[in-house]
Amino acid sequence: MSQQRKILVTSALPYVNGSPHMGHLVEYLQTDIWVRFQKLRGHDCIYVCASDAHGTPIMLKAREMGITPEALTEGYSAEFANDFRDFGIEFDNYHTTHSPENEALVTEIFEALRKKGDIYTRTIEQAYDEKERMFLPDRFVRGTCPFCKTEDQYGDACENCSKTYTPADLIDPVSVISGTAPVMRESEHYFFKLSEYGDRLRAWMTDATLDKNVVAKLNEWFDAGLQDWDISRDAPYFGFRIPGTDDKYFYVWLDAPVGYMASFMNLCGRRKDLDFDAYWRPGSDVEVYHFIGKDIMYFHTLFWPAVLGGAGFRTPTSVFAHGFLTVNGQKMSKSRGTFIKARTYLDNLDPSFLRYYYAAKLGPTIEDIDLNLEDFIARVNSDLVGKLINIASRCAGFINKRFDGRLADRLPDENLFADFQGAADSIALLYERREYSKAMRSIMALADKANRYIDEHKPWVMIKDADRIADVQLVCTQGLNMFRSLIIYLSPVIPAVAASARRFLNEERWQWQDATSPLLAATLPRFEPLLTRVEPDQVTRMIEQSQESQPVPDTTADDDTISIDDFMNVDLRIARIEKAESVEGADKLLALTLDVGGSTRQVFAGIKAAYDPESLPGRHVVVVANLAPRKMRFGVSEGMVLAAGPGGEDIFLLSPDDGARAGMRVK
RNA sequence: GGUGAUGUAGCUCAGAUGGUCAGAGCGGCGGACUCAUAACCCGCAGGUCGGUGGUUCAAUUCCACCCAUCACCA
Repeated sequence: MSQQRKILVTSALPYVNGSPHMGHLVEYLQTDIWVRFQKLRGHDCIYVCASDAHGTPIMLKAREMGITPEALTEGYSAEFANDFRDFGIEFDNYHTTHSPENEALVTEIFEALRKKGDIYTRTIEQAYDEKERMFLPDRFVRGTCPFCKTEDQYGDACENCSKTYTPADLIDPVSVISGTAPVMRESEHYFFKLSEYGDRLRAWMTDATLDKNVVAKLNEWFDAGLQDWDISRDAPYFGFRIPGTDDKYFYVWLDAPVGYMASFMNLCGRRKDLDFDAYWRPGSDVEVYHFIGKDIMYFHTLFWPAVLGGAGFRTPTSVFAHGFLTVNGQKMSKSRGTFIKARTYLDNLDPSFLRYYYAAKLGPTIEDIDLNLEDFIARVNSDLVGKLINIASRCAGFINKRFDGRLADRLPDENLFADFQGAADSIALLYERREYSKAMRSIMALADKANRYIDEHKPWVMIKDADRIADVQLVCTQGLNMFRSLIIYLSPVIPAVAASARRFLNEERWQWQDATSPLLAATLPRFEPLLTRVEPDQVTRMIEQSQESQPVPDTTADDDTISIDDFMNVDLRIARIEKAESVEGADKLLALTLDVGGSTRQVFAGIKAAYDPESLPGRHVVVVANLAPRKMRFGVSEGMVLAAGPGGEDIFLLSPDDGARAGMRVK
């Protein structure tokens, strides 16, 4: 192997205003596989990431929920960290952009750019919400498209005719926050002189050996001409305040990529062998790679290298962009149940399956990949269990039972094993180039070869012939060694399965090159199944649990108990009844208007026979807050009020003790 | 609207500077086997390579236009 490389790898920072889902995982699994591969090859590879915690959407969501942005982002960050861990994504550090390291670095970069003359201010006009007293990003203004007249479109582009414009062009614009009409107001913004970085960016683009699609996109932007970049936002904003101002903040996209550096700096605080400057200053001998989605290429291939270079830092070695995830050929959809959260997957399926499936479909390009659930079941069962694990399973029995777990001291077919050894370099090259789908294909072709070998030598026939019993040990030793090489090649993709296999083979640790030298004369423990097949039911259940418009299916049929997680899926809240009125035409229903802490919603409850509407306002009840809204003849019911009793006049609403307030979670 | 990418057997995907380039895996069908997590092995697939024109002796592979899907437009 060539000499040891020093590599720093990042995945894009997840924006923590929601839970991680299957789409997120494409990127983190792609990156994790690459990092694990580099480590297996003996390289010094560090993988850092962080939560992207700033910006308007997070600020507003926190406000809506009545909590601080810090609390909001910490909650989601914990979810991301847990889900990443459970999918076997192994960061060397996971940090946040809302950190002292990041603030220090952003400030340093800003000051360096300003000193250099790359920062200036200019007054711009922007939509302003007078009621909320804040400037509105384009996405927070909606109105009628000035071109095709479609109503309720975003302030930057029309979803119907896909023309672009500014919020000022909209007919009857409305702030999505207050519902009032925004006005145009002037504000002073800070700009970064990106326009002066064209030559340096073109040079960087050549050095970085980017994917041809990325280059095409970059050229498109160069041809259009680089515009200076607006890097400030006005208060109120959740982010870092610009030094020397009272009400100006750094735009989230300025501080987000700096979060890569901040996370690494934070790691340096724990790992004294790491020197921040050796990684991030010009002349560094470290390779730095950013894995990103194709939607954020702009920020990583233009702004980011320019900002780094301008502020006196090294630029990334390269940027690797991937495509998006579709499920069953379509965009993920909550109503179809294909908007699958990472946690929902984990509740039903083994993460190794998804890791393998994504690897089997991923290449180095920005093409989208499809998670086809039928294909998923067939693929992982056939490849992983039927072909790969099966090799070990069919050989291990003989070795365990007939040879006391003892492998032979030689291979009967060195030539065949040479095929497996010889594949090491080509498979490694495929991993290096992120050609995972091709790597998986060549590994599975070898697995077919191994199964064919066992089929041809028929150990189950030989075992009945006293003269040929020794040959059975040889054939199975050959088989298990072929399995061993393959599982080493696959270990970046399915590390958990590989670890079990390694324990079965009684070895301490593996490096890539171990795949090329056979394991002989070793004693093995009893073989245990390394992976069990996916049952279609598991996938069905996962979809059902992801389907928002459907009630959660009754799983008590096969199991009387539920897990704490199942229970926590039910969002029970204290609600205060604001209003209760009879529903015309319905003899059992009352229409309740509930305050669930900051927001109100309408719920229909079948309690008319037991309660007088006049007596209800003011009292507190318990409501299922995350029940999918249900359209009824009289309107939409957005939840369910809990009550006990058989019905009719015998219905008893649940009430909390004094002190409970609307919006409190019940658990 | 502009720009880029994608569109190949039921499904997921390979493929070539234009001429054995019409392929693999899965599914399906037939057979064999019984060591193995009903796994594995052998055989069978006739899909106008999104559509329409054009260039050429020859195009799925080049060009133009059109349609569909995805992304970006700071």
